[in-house]
Amino acid sequence: MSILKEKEKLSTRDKILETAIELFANKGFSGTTTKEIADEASVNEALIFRHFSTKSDLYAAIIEKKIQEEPDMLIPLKKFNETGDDREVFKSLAIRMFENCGADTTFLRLLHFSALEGHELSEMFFDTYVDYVNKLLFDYIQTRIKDGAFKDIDPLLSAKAFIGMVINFIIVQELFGQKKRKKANNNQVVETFVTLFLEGIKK
Amino acid sequence: MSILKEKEKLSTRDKILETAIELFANKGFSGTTTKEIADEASVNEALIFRHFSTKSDLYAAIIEKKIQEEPDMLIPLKKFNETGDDREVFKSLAIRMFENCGADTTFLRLLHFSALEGHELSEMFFDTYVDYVNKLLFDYIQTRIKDGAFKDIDPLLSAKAFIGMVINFIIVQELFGQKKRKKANNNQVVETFVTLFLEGIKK
DNA sequence: AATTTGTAAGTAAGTAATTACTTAATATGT
DNA sequence: ACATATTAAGTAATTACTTACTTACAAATT
Repeated sequence: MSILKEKEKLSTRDKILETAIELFANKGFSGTTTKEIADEASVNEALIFRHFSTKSDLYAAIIEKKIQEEPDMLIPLKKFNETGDDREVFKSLAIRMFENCGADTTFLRLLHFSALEGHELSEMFFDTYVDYVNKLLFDYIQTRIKDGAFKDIDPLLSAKAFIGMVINFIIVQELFGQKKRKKANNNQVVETFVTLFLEGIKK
Repeated sequence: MSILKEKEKLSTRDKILETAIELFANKGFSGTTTKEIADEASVNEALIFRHFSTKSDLYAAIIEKKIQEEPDMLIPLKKFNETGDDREVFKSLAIRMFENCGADTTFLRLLHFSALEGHELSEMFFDTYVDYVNKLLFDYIQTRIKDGAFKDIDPLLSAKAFIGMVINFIIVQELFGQKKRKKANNNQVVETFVTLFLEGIKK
């Protein structure tokens, strides 16, 4: 039942943080109580308030942690400008999205809760991450248009179109996904989406 | 400040329902208190429990109401099988999605909260609505493949690809959308998405 | 070496406010 | 006169957060 197997090795502060991340991701900010966090982390409730002066402060610390963790998701994307194989570029982007969001729903749920509950995680995520990926794809598409390889289409909108069809598939599967529904073969999904998109944008 | 201008004309039960919909959509189930609903609806809190025996029952009533309201979105889609103009079919579908989700975020927020908080609205919505739209598009695409007009591509995946790029655009704009961000010209978005998709799927 | 001091970790028991929900009495309309 | 609508005032449980106290352990002072 315990969320964290290695909990004993962590500092009290980290035990609280890790447990709070799980609980906030599962039940949202107002759906999670500090007593719940304390019990699940096997820590006295008062210790939460020794480390984080309010429940909101704890949430803010989580946001900071998550925002700092995410940028390394970006590093592998930088090879965009190096390779010339369009199919490989879009495939690797889609696969990475499946790997990062599909493997662990925690961040996806945290992000959606924060958007709905009006915390700042989603805003910061869009500012530091989504915009950056959009820009990367935008630049790539724009370059390929100038190369004469792609049609003269709006580069930002087409970037959003590709990301949208992949991300929405993942969200439906992971966030709204009923267990009953048969899970699709992700490789085939990626192949189909990339083919569809490239056939649409290539000259 | 009052959410409902015509509140006075409604029955007590409807006042409670309408106000609860707004509040649950804005703050989620556990983020909304029954006292808050009562105050906002200008109704004594005890009346909530005369009409709905628990807070969860009130939520269930909302779900039922919302599920019953939505299907009229589907009617205009039925002309799918009648028209032969591919561009018009996908354009009208996209425009309808923009109109229904973009105009009023309430349902979109309610749906996302229900998915995250584990209520049954999102499940019912997928069962009665999303699956149906998917099926409609699936049938249309399959027919057009048999016509020899579309490539021999997975009809369900391509249906989800089109819906995904439109829906994700709307969700980013409406749910995660910061006010600061410039709102796109929806007509141009639809045109670009439809062109991209059709160029990709047409033989 | 022995003792004091300082600091962080930990806890049990509490706080006032708020929660979903109830009760019992009163007002209202037919 | 009778049922229904509405209310004020409650309930016990839970909420985020505090208080006052104890333990642990290492550095500083004697």
